[in-house]
Amino acid sequence: MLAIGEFSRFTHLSVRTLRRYHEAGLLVPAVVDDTTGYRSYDPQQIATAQVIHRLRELDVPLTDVRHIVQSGDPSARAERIAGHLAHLEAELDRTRAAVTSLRRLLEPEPVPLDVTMIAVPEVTVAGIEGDVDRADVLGWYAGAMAELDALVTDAEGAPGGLYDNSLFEDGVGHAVVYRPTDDPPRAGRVRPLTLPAVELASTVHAGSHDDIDVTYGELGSWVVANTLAVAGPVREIYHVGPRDTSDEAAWRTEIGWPVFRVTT
Amino acid sequence: MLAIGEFSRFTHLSVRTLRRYHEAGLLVPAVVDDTTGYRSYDPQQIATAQVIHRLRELDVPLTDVRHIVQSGDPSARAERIAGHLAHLEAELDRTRAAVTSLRRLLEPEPVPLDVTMIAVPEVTVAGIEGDVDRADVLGWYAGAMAELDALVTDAEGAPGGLYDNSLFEDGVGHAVVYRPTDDPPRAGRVRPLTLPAVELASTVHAGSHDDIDVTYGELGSWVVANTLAVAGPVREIYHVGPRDTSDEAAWRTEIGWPVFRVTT
DNA sequence: GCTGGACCCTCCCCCTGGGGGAGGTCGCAC
DNA sequence: GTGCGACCTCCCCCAGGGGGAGGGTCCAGC
Repeated sequence: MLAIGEFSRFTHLSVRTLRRYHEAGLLVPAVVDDTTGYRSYDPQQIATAQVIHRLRELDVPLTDVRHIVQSGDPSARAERIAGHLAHLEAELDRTRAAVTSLRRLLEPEPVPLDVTMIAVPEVTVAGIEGDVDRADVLGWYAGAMAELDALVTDAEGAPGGLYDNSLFEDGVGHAVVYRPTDDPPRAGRVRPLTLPAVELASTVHAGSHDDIDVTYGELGSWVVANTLAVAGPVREIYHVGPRDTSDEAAWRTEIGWPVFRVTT
Repeated sequence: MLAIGEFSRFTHLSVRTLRRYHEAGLLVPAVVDDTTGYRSYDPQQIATAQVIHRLRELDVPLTDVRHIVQSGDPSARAERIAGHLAHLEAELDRTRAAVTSLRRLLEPEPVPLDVTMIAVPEVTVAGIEGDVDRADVLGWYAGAMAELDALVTDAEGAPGGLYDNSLFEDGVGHAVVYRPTDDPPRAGRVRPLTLPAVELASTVHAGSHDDIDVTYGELGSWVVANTLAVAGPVREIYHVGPRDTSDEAAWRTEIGWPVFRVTT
């Protein structure tokens, strides 16, 4: 049996942290003295403590760590861990995107934005809609687009998407992904959808989506500078995307923000 | 001028967060109405807000973000950002190490540890000592070893280090790096040091240091299982290390924990 | 003019995963 | 017995937000 201090030495976890893990039910000492409250650990628990330490270094939340170390079944445990590693992978992508984006933001000579106003008529398309979380939007988009591609064989023109503003503000909101077609099917999640006529402030973002937020910001500046205001979900049209080429530099994404003139 | 809600739409920062950034002096609205307290933002501030957003995605602390966006000099700003990118790089290394280590911890059949007891006599060496932070220990080690290499030309045997237990417990502690030699110089930070005679529980860790903590844990288990207790700073001897080969798999690090028998 | 709803304000408490420190008890060697 | 280190609980602190209460402001429609 090991006192908490010794256990701390072997696991490289601070005494405080060990007490916290006990409290959280994460790593319960083998013996707790009823009268003194002294904690004693079994040397076998060192391995568990180290697993916990590693998972925490990977920023796995304590509750998830508890689930992992308490799941006796090794295969279930492996699955949970794989999930977190996937999450880590996504995090890495985010980091990469942030760096790309930051680099463009700090460019000494920003490329001037080419914005045009387009009046888009009402149109009926084959689409999938749903309420998604900002974190899941990429996965949701991929799944929805795959389903669309399978069911819409006579698509005319590039696919697109509509994203509610609340998706960006609150982190959750309504989203639509669609393909234009004369004869929208009604199968699976796919439905015929009517997109209303709007006036769009439209620009084209070139390259990977890592720094698309920068283009959004510039478009926003343009909209304000031209005494316009935003009125509805933003529209994206994927003229050239991952479905067309893996060369990210060749991607072309049209961003259209529905606007109306303010009379101030 | 934009109300906070509109500004939020363009920057993808929540209204709450914008207010917090105002409070923190990070992103002060262009105009604040005296009577109503309403915040108004200049469209030009969208770019700044986006830089902040990106930096936060890279987990740059708010105070550092403030320094970056407030430093007018672009080169000073670039330097600060470069520092944070280096930090990010280090973070990535930590993540990689944690994954490696986790994989070994979850191996179904752990490799049995080969531990031997060694009585080490007192020895005088050329060493550098200092109090270091756990986060800085790698950098400190590299610098100290470079200085040692420059000043100790007649070293006999592999270099080593001594690390205080408090380094692991409290995150800060005493550390020593040394090279054995008959004639220790006294120059720069290098001093002759006398390492006391100890009884070591010793094992050899093979491969990169990413998962060296696992070996530490196993050694700890062995020590306890053999009714021993730890008495002093741990010793490492770098038989084969980065100075010898860049093939991490070939590295050999001896870990020796000073122990004494407990009579329980 | 008045009213409703959207938008904005401040203030307070909550979360996670820790650290610092006070004040008291336990165990053991001298 | 006395000292000292290790241990205990309890409370406050940090960053960087979110949730929600309670109340003021703006503007369009009637």
